[in-house]
Order: sequence, then C-alpha cells, then structure tokens
Amino acid sequence: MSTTQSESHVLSKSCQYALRAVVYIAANATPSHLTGAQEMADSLEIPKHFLSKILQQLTRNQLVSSTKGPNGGFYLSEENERTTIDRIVEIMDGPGLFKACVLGMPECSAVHPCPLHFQAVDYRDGLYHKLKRLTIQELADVVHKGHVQL
Amino acid sequence: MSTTQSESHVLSKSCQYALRAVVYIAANATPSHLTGAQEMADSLEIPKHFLSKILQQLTRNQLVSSTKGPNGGFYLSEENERTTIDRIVEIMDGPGLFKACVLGMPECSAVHPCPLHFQAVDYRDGLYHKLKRLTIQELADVVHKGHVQL
DNA sequence: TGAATAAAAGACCCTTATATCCTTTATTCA
DNA sequence: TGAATAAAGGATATAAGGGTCTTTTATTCA
Ligand code: FES
Ligand code: FES
Repeated sequence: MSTTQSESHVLSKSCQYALRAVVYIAANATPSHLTGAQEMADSLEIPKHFLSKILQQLTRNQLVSSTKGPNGGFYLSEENERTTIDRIVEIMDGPGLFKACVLGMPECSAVHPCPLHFQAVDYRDGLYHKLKRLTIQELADVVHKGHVQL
Repeated sequence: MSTTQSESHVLSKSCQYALRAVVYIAANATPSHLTGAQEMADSLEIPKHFLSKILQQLTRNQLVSSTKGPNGGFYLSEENERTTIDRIVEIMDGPGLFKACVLGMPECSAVHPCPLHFQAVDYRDGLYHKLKRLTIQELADVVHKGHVQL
C-alpha cells in the first residue's frame, strides 16, 4: 500500500542553484575578490562539482563572467547585473516552462483550454511577468539590505 | 557547448495523468457503463499500464471507486465527486508542493524569505486556494459544456 | 462450475536529473 | 620558466521518475 509520490517543483534544482549562485555572486564579488566555486559551494551548501557545471553553463551563455587561475573566479559585468531572472530560468529549464499547459496538453491557449487553464494561467503569467522585469542586481540589493536567506 | 536543460514542471506527469483521468471518469462514467482503464488510456493517450498504476493509487486513497470483473471499471461515488483538486495533487505529488520555497530553501515564510519569496508566494497561494475550492464535479461540468480539451 | 473479463499487485526496465571524479586549459606570481 | 591555482570540460555514477510486463484476485455469466 506504498503511495509513491513523485516530487514535483516549479524550478529544477539546477535552476534553483543557478539563481542562488548568481545572486550570491552579485552580492559578494568585488573586483579585488572574485567569488570562487568552492566558496560558493560551501556558503550555499551546494555540491561543488554540480555547482561548477551550472556555472559553466551560465558563463557559456554569458550570464556570468569568469577568469581562470589564481585569484580567479566568477563575477558579473555591468551587463550581467542587468540580466533579468527569466533569462536564467530559460537557460536552465528551457523556454516553455511559462508557456506549457499545467496538465501537459500539447496546446495552451484560451482557444483550446484544458479544464484547469483559467485557474492556472494567471498564476503562471503573473510570476513570469515579474521575473521578466526583475534583474539580478535588484535581487542582490535585497540581499544586501539583509532579511533574506540565501 | 551543449546546454542541457532539465525539464521542470509544476505538476508531475503522474499528477497530470491523474487529474485528466479523474475528470474523464467524472464526465463519462455512468452506472450502466463504468470507465475501463483501456478506454481511458486510448481516449486520453496515456500509456495504459502507467495509467493503471495511477488509478490504483487513487482508489487506494479513496479518491475514485472501482469494481473488478466483466463490466467492471472506475466510477466516482457522490463523495468522490465532491473531492477537491488539491487532494489529488496532494496524493500524487505530496503535500508541500504549495508550501515549498521556489528556490528550495528549507523554510518558506515571510519571516525567513528567500530573494524570490514575495514575487512568488502570492501567485502560488492564489493557485492553491483555487484548487482547494474546485471539485472534480465542477471540472467535469466544464467538460460537458464543451470547449475544453482533455 | 468454469471461462472470460477487468482491476490489483509486484517485478522489472529505460530515461532523465542529480551528483561525482578526473583531465585539460588558462592565469598568476615567485 | 615552472609551480600553484582555479575554471572548463568530459566521462561516469547514482537516484528518481516514467513506463512495461506478468501474475493474482475478484466478478460476471453462460
Ligand atoms: S491549456 Fe492547460 S493551462 Fe492552458
Ligand atoms: S522562502 Fe522562497 S518562496 Fe518563500
């Protein structure tokens, strides 16, 4: 009589880690002290090698910047700081997360709605539009002001 | 330079299938013709054996009713019809889906918010409260009136 | 009673997400 | 130059979700 529950989530773990890491970099990296993967892994309690993979993906897609070697690490260019959260989500979890039907139907629109479309769509779109306007820098500011956990 | 994207989702596939199946039963089962797993699998285009597993889980938890043998199948008792959607989601995906932090932090509250808490929480709660009040029967009615895909 | 039917149950496999390890490349500085 | 450092990259391992198959149990009805 074992009731197996598949753990579901809005954002994949990779995406959650990515967001926390980027905010961490924004809040902690300075020109004289870049943020290393090790430091981040320790501080955020994310498996180091997994974090590295994620950071690689983000740098490849130019959402964060990095330099190798001693005193190397990750940082954000001015342009990176203006990146909006939805871009990170899109890179990590793909586009379509905020487009897809909650019931997994092939189409999602008011013309071909599923039974839950009208209950779900405003929630989904609401969050999406907020993330579209929210920048890394803005999140980092919130962290600086304290009162949020990372 | 391959950018692997982990597919994420609000509801697990099992849960999506469960919801569609239950609504299908509500909309199609009659006392003289119960809904069989085969019929549902064909109509909803869900792998039959996988669907069976899911239906087993739902019947074990008394969210749907069933009888074996010829002319057997699934149906909803009056009580079943008054089940709210959130119960199904809870059985399939576990509680905590609507409680958990979007960034995966151990706590989620206004007292210990993550950087995205205030952007995400009202939408999350909004959907949750809708599903808490919405019954299977109400969804089935929408289907009967047409204009929704299943 | 027994053949047919359909759900219940359990064992098993495949794919994907998550996580770890090892090697290579770039950079610093003594 | 060369030793040390840290990211980049590739290969591999583990866990969970998704999916299939076979056997068992309950029910109907000829
Ligand atoms: S059709 Fe299902 S959410 Fe839009
Ligand atoms: S603490 Fe992250 S969503 Fe509430």
